[in-house]
Amino acid sequence: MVKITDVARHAGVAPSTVSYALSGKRPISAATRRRVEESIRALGYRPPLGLGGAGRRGSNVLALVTPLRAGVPAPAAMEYALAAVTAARGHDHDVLLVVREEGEEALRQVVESTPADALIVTGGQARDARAPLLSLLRRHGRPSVLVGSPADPTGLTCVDLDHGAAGELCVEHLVGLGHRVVALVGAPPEAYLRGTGAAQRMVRGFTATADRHGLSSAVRPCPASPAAARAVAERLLRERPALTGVVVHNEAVVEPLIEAFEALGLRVPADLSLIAVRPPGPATTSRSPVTSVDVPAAEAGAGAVDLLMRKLNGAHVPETTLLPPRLTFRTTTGPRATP
Amino acid sequence: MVKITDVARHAGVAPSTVSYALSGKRPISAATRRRVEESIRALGYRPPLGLGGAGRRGSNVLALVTPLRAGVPAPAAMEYALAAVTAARGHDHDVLLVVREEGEEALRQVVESTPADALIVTGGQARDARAPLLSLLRRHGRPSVLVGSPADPTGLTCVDLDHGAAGELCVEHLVGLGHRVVALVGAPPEAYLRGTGAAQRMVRGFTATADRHGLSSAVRPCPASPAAARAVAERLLRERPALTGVVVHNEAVVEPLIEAFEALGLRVPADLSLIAVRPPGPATTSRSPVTSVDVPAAEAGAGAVDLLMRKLNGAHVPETTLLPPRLTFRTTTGPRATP
DNA sequence: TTGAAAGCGCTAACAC
DNA sequence: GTGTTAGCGCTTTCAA
Repeated sequence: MVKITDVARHAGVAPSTVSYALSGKRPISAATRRRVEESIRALGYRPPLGLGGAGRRGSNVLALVTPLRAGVPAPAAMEYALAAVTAARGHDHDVLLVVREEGEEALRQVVESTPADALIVTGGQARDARAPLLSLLRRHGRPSVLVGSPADPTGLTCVDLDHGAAGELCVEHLVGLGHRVVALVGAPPEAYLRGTGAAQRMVRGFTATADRHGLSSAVRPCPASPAAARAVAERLLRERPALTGVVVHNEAVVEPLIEAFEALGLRVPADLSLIAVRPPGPATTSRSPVTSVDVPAAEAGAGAVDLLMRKLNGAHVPETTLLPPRLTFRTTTGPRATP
Repeated sequence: MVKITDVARHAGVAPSTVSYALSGKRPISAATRRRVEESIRALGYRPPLGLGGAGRRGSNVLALVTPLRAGVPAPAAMEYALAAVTAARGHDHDVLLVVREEGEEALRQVVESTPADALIVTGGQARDARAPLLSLLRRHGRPSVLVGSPADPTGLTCVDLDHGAAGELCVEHLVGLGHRVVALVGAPPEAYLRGTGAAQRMVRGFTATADRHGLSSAVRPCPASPAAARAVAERLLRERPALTGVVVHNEAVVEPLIEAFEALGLRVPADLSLIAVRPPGPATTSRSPVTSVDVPAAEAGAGAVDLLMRKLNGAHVPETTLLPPRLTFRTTTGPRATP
């Protein structure tokens, strides 16, 4: 394996000069730089990929950290990874997939000792488990980007779907189809206890747009279980018999909710239109073709890498980057049946 | 950041002792081990994740190397990655996604300088570009596993779908549906010029099984273009007007072939049954529900990691591991129409 | 603008 | 079974 000293000898300069030529951490005369570059090419030297090593250095590796619940990596994480890898390639970086159980200790280790230049952290589902990680990221020196919307983004850099705009988009879609009575089945109640965040922005976008169009609207938090979905569906229909449009902002209950409504005698989309807002993943392309606004994995992954690169270059980046929603019209929404 | 010398001091032992306690590369007395472990806990020392570093050490990182054509990571690679990450987690390893353009130089660098403990190499599509890489792997010290079937697996460790069994399975499926005249539309002609390999094994399995059942069978290589697909379809029908069962062993022409047959007036599956044998990926779960035998990504990824771990532990592993095929019955096969 | 030399944190020979 | 010590390849002082 050809090393930096080989290059130095070949170019007739000191090893440190090669090092600096490589890192750009101090000015090098054009002539020397050229000679060094030539030797590098001649010998085929390649800066050791992804090491941490002795003299802490750029490793050209981005860590994609995914906390997870059960031990099984979420497909959504892979969508981000795909996008991140593609984007990272363009900046001559590789991606280290770091998958860890949720919980402070395991993640602390990663954040502190990974050799990566920078970190992308995708959303841990359990909000409580995520809090310590966030404070870690805030404190820590290494550039990082969070995919998702924490309750308090201060001091962090975040990329996420613009949930407010998503709420608006969903309502506009329903309005366009003639619906006049709509409901939002939202995140579990806990999500609303915190400050700002995806859940709240969604509610605001949804409600404001419904009001603007003079719709009758309702918002119902919903725990992530089929039983809860059934309960919500029943109550909703009892209280709003004229309901024909539903937005589901809770990945776990999309299917259960559809089943619940159908069990209650409504056909989807003939009697009831339904839109899901959810993370990317195979579900997105799966058999059940639900009209949906998906968190745009490609944009999120690419955006995260982009922000990271800018941070690595010392640039200032916005605290929160919101990605515009896109609605994919599939088979669960349709025009309101004329009574 | 707390380092190994801190632990050593705190435990009252030499740094090397801590190192050895960590790596298990030499016996440590129970007492010392306990003290070291206590100090580690007390100080919160964490072995630097995934470094390559000075004194070449276990990095707890597996590199998943994916050569690619266009610069866009193949979804199939992500399927492998998902499986590999899951499996690697079980062995306390992370996965470094290394995506490079095909071609000797770029890959050589990776193989030689990546800090990973071991390598998983997924199939480069261009067989010519892959050859130099293979010889590199053979020579190189680091344990590696190739996902796919090279022409000559000598000296390598490979995991792949058992294409012979897949051919057999496809024919059995068609026979079960009553088909008597079948064809295999195979890989591009170049693939057959080499020695053994996926293409050949498929042909053998297909032909042998067809013969055993007394079917009329034909094998047609097919370049990877829609035009070629149309040409093959036409010729096939001209030469075998009674053809009702087709196995496609060429990812690129599955859809074109279906279209070609339909353009020739055959309905799928009413008049013609078609099975695809292909790599995993979104295509697998996509809108077009083609009956297929897919390379099992999960098994391949997990199997590769498993083999790697055994190699890392000094165990001897078989040169080639063939994964049993599984056929997913979807909408492109059906019973032969009774004339 | 560059070299020489002193580490970086860790591992692996080599002692005892 | 353990401590000593010499590196590993690279970065970063410090001097020039």
